[in-house]
Amino acid sequence: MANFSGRPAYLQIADDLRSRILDGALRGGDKLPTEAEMMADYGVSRIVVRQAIDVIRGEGLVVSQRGVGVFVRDQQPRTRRILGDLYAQRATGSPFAAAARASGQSPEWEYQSRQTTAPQAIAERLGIESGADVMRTHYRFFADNQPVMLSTSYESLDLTRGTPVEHPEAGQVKGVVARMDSIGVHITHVIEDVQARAPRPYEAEALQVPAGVPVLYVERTYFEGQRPVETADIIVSADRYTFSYAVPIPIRSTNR
Amino acid sequence: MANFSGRPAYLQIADDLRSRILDGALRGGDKLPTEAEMMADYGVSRIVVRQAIDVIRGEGLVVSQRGVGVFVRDQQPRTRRILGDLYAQRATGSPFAAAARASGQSPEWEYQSRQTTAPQAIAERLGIESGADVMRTHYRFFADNQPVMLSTSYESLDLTRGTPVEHPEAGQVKGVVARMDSIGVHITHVIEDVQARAPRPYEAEALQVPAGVPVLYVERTYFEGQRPVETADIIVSADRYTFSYAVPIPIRSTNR
DNA sequence: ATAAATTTGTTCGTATGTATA
DNA sequence: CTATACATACGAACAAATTTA
Repeated sequence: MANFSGRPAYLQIADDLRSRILDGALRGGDKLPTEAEMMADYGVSRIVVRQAIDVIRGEGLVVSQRGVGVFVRDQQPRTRRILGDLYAQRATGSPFAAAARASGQSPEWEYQSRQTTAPQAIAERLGIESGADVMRTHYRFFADNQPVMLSTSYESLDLTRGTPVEHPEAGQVKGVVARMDSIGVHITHVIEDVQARAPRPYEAEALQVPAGVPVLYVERTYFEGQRPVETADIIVSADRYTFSYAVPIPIRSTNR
Repeated sequence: MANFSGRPAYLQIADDLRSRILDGALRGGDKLPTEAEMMADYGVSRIVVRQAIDVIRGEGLVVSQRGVGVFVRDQQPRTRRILGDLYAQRATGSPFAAAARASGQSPEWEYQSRQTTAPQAIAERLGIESGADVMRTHYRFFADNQPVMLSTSYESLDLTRGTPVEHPEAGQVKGVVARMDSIGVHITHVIEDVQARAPRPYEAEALQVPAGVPVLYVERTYFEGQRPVETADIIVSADRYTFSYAVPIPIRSTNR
């Protein structure tokens, strides 16, 4: 490969492939040239071609299939999970199920509850002492039989002990808001802290996150006034979800 | 390296390094063994060691410095950008500046406005005809003289033409809510669609996103009732920001 | 149903370049 | 200036998965 600039060959090839993808010359599902073809086209060794592919795979633009080829990833439609639906009645189901059904998927889930003690970070979020008793529930959510969301929920047992909802999801299935309503705890608002990062290996495995795709990581806490009621960590593959928030803007009382 | 399982050597080494980092045996800022040391330690060739490092660098766990070594990335505190601050007065400044100041940073920004026509996607978000006149403004936001947020904002010129706020940010600096207030458009709510993905090269360059770190990508639209008023694309490095949303839960009127 | 060809994945060796201490 | 350490790049071989003959 004629190397006029000082830029490494593998980056120039990555640039070329990337622009062909982003410009639309290569579309979702299209097959890239084979490594052998690119070696000839660009006049470089195999290691350079593979490094170039590594780069754009790390950007989530292509996926490799051993024995077959490298393909442009096509944008699947994202499930839109909406919080703060305007004009909505009080939520009675889980936000997950609503989002899945709105996307024409059939939602299902597994869960596993266990009483344990609150780690430092969770205790702070729930406003309780570190080490206090909590109910921890791991959820795995499925859409069309594919796992799409992982969640770990914590509730202080001071709140639910001895009530019909001490064990989440026991009996009928409803969301946190409705469950808490049923024991006289009336949730007023929810705070979600949204972050993104590369998946941990078990997350990539569990959620089938393709290489180069990050996860959305959400810390959610439900409140009754100033008092935290439930908190959860939520993880989804970023190429499957859009998290949508509708937030009211308060009306200014004075016109300074 | 003794390879009992069928798992490739570079993945086993990556697993080992990853667990040493996540377990805390290697902490932020610590230097990994050199490639030569790892070749001896694990009994593999250099290419295997480098592939292992490539893996954990792609996960955002380490950064390489040529001529120096490979170091564990340390978690810098994230700026928390809050939307829906409860008990807040009507916003008069930009959410960006508020978040920066709350983190003890000094916010600044550059912008460039230009009249253009609405592309398809923007027209849909603004509820106008594709090709209609819009004012487009590119922003680059800085905290402590480092670029930390990119934004592209669109407003329909049908709304602002001939008003004092036709050019965003001309004159005094205030947020969209206050600007629109001043021409009698009273924003009622904002919708933010949050996604994450690997950065484009120019984004990684502009925002100094380290390898293995995704970006948060937000489509924000301000509304006056049902009518969209302004929409913007917002991009930040995911290792610098937490986006926080406080969403009220409506009170159920009927107890079915 | 088998064998051969194709294609990507893993791993070795070697050499040279570039940035830092 | 020299040694160290990571970056780029050549060639070669075999493995594993898939497709084709």
